[in-house]
Amino acid sequence: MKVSEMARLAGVTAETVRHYTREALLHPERAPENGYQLFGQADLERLRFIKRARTLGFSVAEIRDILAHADHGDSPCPMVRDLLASRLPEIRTRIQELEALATRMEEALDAWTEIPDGTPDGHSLCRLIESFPAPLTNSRDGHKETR
Amino acid sequence: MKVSEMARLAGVTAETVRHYTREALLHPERAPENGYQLFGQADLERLRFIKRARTLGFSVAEIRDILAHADHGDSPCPMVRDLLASRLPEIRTRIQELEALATRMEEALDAWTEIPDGTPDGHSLCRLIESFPAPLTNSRDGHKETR
DNA sequence: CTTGACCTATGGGTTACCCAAAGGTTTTAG
DNA sequence: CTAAAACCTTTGGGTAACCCATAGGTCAAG
Repeated sequence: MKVSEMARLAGVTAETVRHYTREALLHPERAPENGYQLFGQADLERLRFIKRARTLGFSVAEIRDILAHADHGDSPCPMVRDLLASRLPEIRTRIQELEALATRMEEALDAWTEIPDGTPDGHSLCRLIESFPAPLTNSRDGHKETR
Repeated sequence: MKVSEMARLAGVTAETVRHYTREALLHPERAPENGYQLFGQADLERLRFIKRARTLGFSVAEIRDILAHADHGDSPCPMVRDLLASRLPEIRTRIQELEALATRMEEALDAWTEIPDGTPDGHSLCRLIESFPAPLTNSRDGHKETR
């Protein structure tokens, strides 16, 4: 099958399939005639695996490593477990941050009824943002969240 | 004050201050002698405002618009309220997704005790990922989440 | 045989910064 | 006073995971 069919069957875009191929997660054959990428059933399952792994929070680079191990005959399971275990607290932290964010936003919207709209006192930009506590320490995290 | 002092007082990096200046969120004076950027107290408050707004989930572009309105004498409050109201459900959705993700990861780690580690049956890449339900529909969102 | 639907590769855009390099300035210590 | 440390400048490239536009080749159908 060709790129678009792969994409359709796995529920991703054709561009994503090409992207994964460029990133060496997929290794399609090439039709010698026209240079088209040709995928088999195994590739489709591989793509579905990739999609599940992405949903689980793995980066493309990590999945490439996992697949490389598996292709090499090694069990990637210990690696996967370690990655899972190290990601989990980060995700929990991220959830906490987002919940705090949502709460702050809701408080802001609720408080709006008490503050009239057209109160541009020239210097005060927007009370509703200004009244939020400034985060005193800036939590730099040195790690990127996916998606 | 110069860049580094601004950054220190607001709790961001000097690079971030330069970034905001490049993005026209800050408009420092220039010392004609050496070309250094000079910020005043108002700039510091502006930077703190930016930081709070970022924490609230606004993008740099949005904050630029908000500040432009305010600089123009308009009240940015209605704009801020609308942005807040439209972001909120997205954030709630994102929280749901992350919680589902965390739950799946915990299930995976729990289930591990029942699946022996070294079971590379050649074709099955990693049971723990493969056994996860494939997301049937791919929810393309057309909107980027910050951070 | 000409659409229209598909394929290819290349290169640029997105977001919010971070980092390195090369070179000028200012402060500080000896 | 001077040399080194510490800061400043701009430029340009990198990050993650794609998306999109362009230009041009290919293929199935009417």
